[in-house]
Amino acid sequence: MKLKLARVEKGLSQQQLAELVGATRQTLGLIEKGKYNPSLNLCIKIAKTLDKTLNDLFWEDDEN
Amino acid sequence: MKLKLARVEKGLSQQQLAELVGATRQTLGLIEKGKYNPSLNLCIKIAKTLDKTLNDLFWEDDEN
DNA sequence: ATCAAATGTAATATATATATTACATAATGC
DNA sequence: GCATTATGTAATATATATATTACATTTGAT
Repeated sequence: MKLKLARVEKGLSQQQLAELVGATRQTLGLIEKGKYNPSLNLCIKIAKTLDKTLNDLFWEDDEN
Repeated sequence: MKLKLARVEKGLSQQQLAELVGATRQTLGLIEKGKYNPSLNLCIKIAKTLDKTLNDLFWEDDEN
């Protein structure tokens, strides 16, 4: 998943990113694993914190 | 909001778009009004149905 | 091999997105 | 004018994202 790559590129742990976006480590971990369906606001906070856009992290060009 | 513009450009009512994405008219109406925080999956379905991307509909370049 | 940090994961609780039903108003065509 | 379609909105119910707490496993450095 692109999220994990962007996070480690920034040198952040799940814990650190979670704190920066106001979520928990567990939530971040599950989102990275694709195990849940985060809210738009959380996606936006994550993207801004990692200096990415929604499309960068959460959009797949291919599939239909 | 950009969502409403994209929807009317496609000639769809809230009801029609809601059916296409598997949601209700009320949900679509509230999202258009910015009154709730939709899930990523719903945002993706909406974007694909309207031939747009996440950034097109849900990303603001400015703010910070 | 040991220690600490990072991550996985499970149980339960809480907040909130979303559905359902219903009624009201606005807009548009006839 | 009337009928119909689109939209706003409220009450309640349900599903699920997210938090909390806790313990296990992995990874990396020393």
